[in-house]
This record gives sequence, C-alpha cells and structure tokens, in this order.
Amino acid sequence: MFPRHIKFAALAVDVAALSFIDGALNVRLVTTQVPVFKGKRALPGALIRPHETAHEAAVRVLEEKAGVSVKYLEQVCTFSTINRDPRGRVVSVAYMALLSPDELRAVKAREMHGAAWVPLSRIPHLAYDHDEIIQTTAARLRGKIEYTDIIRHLLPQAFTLTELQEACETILEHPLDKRNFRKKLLAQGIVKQTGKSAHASAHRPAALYMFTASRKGAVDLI
Amino acid sequence: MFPRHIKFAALAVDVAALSFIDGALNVRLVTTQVPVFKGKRALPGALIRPHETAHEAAVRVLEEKAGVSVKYLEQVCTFSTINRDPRGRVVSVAYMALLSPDELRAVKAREMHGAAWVPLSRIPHLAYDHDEIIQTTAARLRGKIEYTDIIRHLLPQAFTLTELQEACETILEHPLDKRNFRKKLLAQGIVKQTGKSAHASAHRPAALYMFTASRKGAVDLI
DNA sequence: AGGTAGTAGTGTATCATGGACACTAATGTT
DNA sequence: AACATTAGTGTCCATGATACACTACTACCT
Repeated sequence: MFPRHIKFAALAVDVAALSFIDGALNVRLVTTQVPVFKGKRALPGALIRPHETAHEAAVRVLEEKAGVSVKYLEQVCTFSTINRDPRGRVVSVAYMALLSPDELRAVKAREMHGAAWVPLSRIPHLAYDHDEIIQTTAARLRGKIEYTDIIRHLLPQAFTLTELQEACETILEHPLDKRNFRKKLLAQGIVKQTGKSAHASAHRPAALYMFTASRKGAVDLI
Repeated sequence: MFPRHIKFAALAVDVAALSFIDGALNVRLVTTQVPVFKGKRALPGALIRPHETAHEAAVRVLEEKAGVSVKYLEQVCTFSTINRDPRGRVVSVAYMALLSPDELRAVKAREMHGAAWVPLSRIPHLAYDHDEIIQTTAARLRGKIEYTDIIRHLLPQAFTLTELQEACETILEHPLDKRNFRKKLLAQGIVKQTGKSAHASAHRPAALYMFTASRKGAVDLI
C-alpha cells in the first residue's frame, strides 16, 4: 500500500541475553558470518519478518540462537544510525533478556557452535554498534535493580539469601551489608522461605528462599 | 544490498511534545488526513527518510508540524504491532519532546491549522495506537521527575520556586510541602537565584531562579 | 568422638533523611 | 492606613539507613 521507495530499510532485533555464570554476569555472543565482520563477535540478532512484531522476533532469535524460551524480555532502545550495518540501512530494536540458571541449563543441553557466554568484563570489541547496545542494556539493568525486583529473573526458582546478595553486588559492583540487606528484603516481603535447605557446600546449609508473587508497584529492593 | 522482500515495512516516528499551558500539561495534536482516520486527532509523526536517523526525523516532525526547534528529545519506545497502521506495515519509534514556555512562544508565533495544544486530561481517543504512546510517554515523564532534573526543560529560563513546585505537583498529581520542597531543592544545589524578581502579580514579588549546570549523575529532586 | 574450618544467621545503637507543621515579610490595591 | 494575597523561612519528630561482631550449624579431618 506504500510505494516501494518508502520501504528503504530493513528491520532487525538484537538481543542482549544476560545470565549469571560462576557468579559473573555473562552475555550471549555469536560469531558473525557477514563478510565485512567475518569472525567478529556480535549479539544474536535477526531481521524482523513481515508477520511478526519486534518482540516476537526477539523471542525467535533467542530460541534459534540461544536455544531457550525466555521468560523476561524487555525492549531497550532502537538504533537507527544510517551506516550501522555495512550491508545497507538496518534499523534495529535492541532487547534485554534475562535468563535464570534454570533456563540456562536448557541452553547448555543443546550448545550451538559459534555461540558462547562471555563475562561482561571480558567482552571483545563487537561488530556493528553492539558495544553500545550492551552498554545501554547493562546500564538499564543496573538502574532497575534498585527499585524493581527484576533480579528475580536472574536467579533460580529457589536460592539462598547469600546468592541473592552476591547477585545484587555483582550487578551494582559494590558490596552490601549482609544484615541490612536481609532486614530490608524480609521487611518488604519480596522473598519467603521454601522450608528446604541447600546442602551444596561442606558447611552450614543455608535456607532456600523463593520470590513471592510480583508486586504491582515498584519495590525498594536495595 | 538487501533483496526487496526484506524491506517490507515503513519506518516512522511519532512525537509526543509536552508543554505547560496555564498550569496544565498539554500535548501537541494534529488532525489526520489519512482516509481511515479522517478528522481524528493524532500525534504529529512522519515517515523516516532514507538519509536521516529516527532522532533526526523526530526533530524534523517538530519543526514541520509544531514549528519549533526543540531542545529536549528522548526516545521512548518502538511500536511494531502488525496492524497498527491500516495503510500497511509501519513500525514507529515514539519520542517524548519537552518544550519550555520560551520555546512555546515560537510555536504560537506561527500557528498551524489542524494542530493544537490539548491538556492531557482532555485528550480524545486518538488515531493509530497513539493513546498507548501518550500513556507510555506520560508514565516515563512522571517516573523521571523524581530522580532527574528533567523538569528543567518544561520551565522558562528564569522562574519562581512556586512555579517550579506547581510544575512538579501537576506532573505528580499530588501536592508538595512548600518548605520541604525548597529545603531539598536548595540543599542539592540544582537551582540558584538570578538576583532578579518577578513583579507579575499584585503581591509580594518572588525571587527568580534558574537551573545550575546539569549534573552528570542522578539527582534526588522530589 | 572431638576438633576444626567455613558459611549461615541474627540485633542494636547511631545517624541521616523525610515529613508535618504556622507564622512573618513584602507588595499593590482600595 | 488597612487589607488582601503571595513569598519566604525553621524546628521537631518519625522513619529509614548504616555501621558493626558474635553465635549457630554442618561436613570434614584426624
């Protein structure tokens, strides 16, 4: 219904999928096959198809390139710089995906060649403007950790309070006081005991907690 | 460089330009000429051109349809629902623009037919998904007012503290305490006196203030 | 079995911040 | 000169934030 010259750009999504691995925040990277960037690392992405929304495309990318059906997916920003893709004009909608260790196991089960989890601290220079996308996404996550319970999507269904605290500390990049952290957390009723204990370590077992039903309003987590 | 069938969608920007008029937050609306929505109100928007970014397109829309060169423009969200535009697939990047009364005078100088400022409380049902865009934009503004000094873009270069407080109250939709408001504001050093006074009313003149240089970090405004 | 190493779990005292609250000051108008 | 109206100011209290150190529990080792 629009003349052809109006449709000059391709539409894409790029997804920064984040997950904790060995206590560090990792992002899922793939290896580009596009000639100009041949061999370079990039975020998983794909062109949006005529019959899907950007959100649906992001879900598909995660399924195809990370082999996971993600539970938390949030639009971050749209990048429309003219020469951001050497193949032609591509406008890309960036998404942040958060994966819990539970979901991560499904990824590991069917590992794909050329794709890998890379700690945020060791990310190489990426293809396209993906460096910028990751910076923007990480900043968004860091901001939301303080006033939402977004961290729940990065933790397993059951977790110890120490694990939760370490997750927050990793993202905020500064230590938190154990007693104050627990006091506030329990006062807000964000988590509750499962009744079970973790017996993973060779020491005193920690009580396992789970998140309570998500609140409608904002929470004051940290 | 991409095959033609990849470029199936048109790209657009829609801009929610906000400004205070008579103490109320208003948004700039135009009247659609598109047959399906003929006569309906909508946000000013336009298709992105091949040689401009979304941001540049938003700037252009404001110049063409609101007659103003805006100082504050922020990307809000990208809408990609498949049938959001009856003319065909259009993916739209929504922007929030904030105009000070100073900038507003330039708009009034060359008023355009079919365009008008409408108080947020009296917005009719709009064309496309523009109702949703306005809701999202207003929510973004309300959220940012508390932890940034974004309000500065909605005020004139010089203003009284009462004006500043009323602006915050209007956006937050609840009253603030005069003394506490001033205490916090001055403690943070966000504003400073200009040395001049407003002699507009028939009563005690108020001191005129201006914002200090924008801080790098977040401020705790309210 | 007893000791050791290592993590889990708990409370108080102080300090800073946020919120409630009411009067005096300055100006133009009558 | 009195009045009407808006501008401008400080204290007290409650709440939340922070600093801080010991006991409890378990597996492992000998």
